[in-house]
Amino acid sequence: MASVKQMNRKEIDERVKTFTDLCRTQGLKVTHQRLEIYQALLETIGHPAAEDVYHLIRHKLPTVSIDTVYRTLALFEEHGLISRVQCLSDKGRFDSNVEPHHHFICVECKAIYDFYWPEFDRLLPPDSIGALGEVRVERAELRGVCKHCLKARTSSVQ
Amino acid sequence: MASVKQMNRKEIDERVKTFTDLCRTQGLKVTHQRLEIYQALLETIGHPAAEDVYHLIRHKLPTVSIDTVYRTLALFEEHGLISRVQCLSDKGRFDSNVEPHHHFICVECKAIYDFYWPEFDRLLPPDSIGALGEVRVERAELRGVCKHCLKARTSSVQ
DNA sequence: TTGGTTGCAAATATTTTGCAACCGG
DNA sequence: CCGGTTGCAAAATATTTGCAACCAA
Repeated sequence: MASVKQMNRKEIDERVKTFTDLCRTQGLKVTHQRLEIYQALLETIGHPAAEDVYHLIRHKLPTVSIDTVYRTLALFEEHGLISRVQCLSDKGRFDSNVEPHHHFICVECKAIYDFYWPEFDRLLPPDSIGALGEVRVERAELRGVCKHCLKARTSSVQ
Repeated sequence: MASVKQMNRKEIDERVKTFTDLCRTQGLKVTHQRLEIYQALLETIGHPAAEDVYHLIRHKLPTVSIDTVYRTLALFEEHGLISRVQCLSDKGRFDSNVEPHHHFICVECKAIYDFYWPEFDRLLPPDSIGALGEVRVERAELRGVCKHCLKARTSSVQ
């Protein structure tokens, strides 16, 4: 995975400062490990996996452990300091529908519903994509709460 | 995860027949396990995980093993008989960008690039979504080959 | 018959957790 | 000092693989 710088030193220092302030505000201790992990994310495009971050910071923190990286990334995400890309939970999910379609994902029960969206299909990718690469597949992913879970909600506590 | 029927018996039988023919055409043996696994996918909306399929078919095939389910689903996918939803590989991936944005994913190096797409953001979900649930987040996911990998290609074999 | 397929068990990969030592505020 | 944080090791979860027995064609 590409590991190119996405911002200059000044911008990075600025965001690290903001990050430090946010940690203090939220009662999170600002440790060496956390600073390095956050900086590794700032300095890398391509969305590194936990393992990637682990290797990136071992230059500066040779004794850091992989579970600290996992715990720290999860903590940052809970506090809205970073974002995580992951379909759902962790498992692969399968579908008998092999036609092009889009997905509506229920954030509560994790069900994935197929739907069609001709207006989206007619849309052209933005010009900015040209700088990134060649597009082959375009898909929309909507997230929300499915009918089933909405009903379960009103019929219980409220 | 919801496990509601998505088509009637007649439609299912029809698709199982097509599936059987496709298997024969492609030199795949039509075993009980494969038929049950395929039918389980047809009969379930919400995109079941391998484990879900395993439990669904154990009623009819009590001795089936989970690794057969994994192997069979992978085989079906390779042959274009079903589709798999999975971000990439398997790992969680992280990003310091917490603003709303979209993703361009390189199918070769698996890098995820952020981009912005105001035209998409202005689009309203299709009416058909109303029958599924309430939408909270809308995201586009484009897949293709990134500049870096395109360059690597031309500079090697060709 | 026979090569593709299955079931079992063990291995791998990813992520999580219990716990004592540690250190930031 | 003290409670949140870390590192270690072991556990938990998801998925893959080697291999002998099996069965669809």
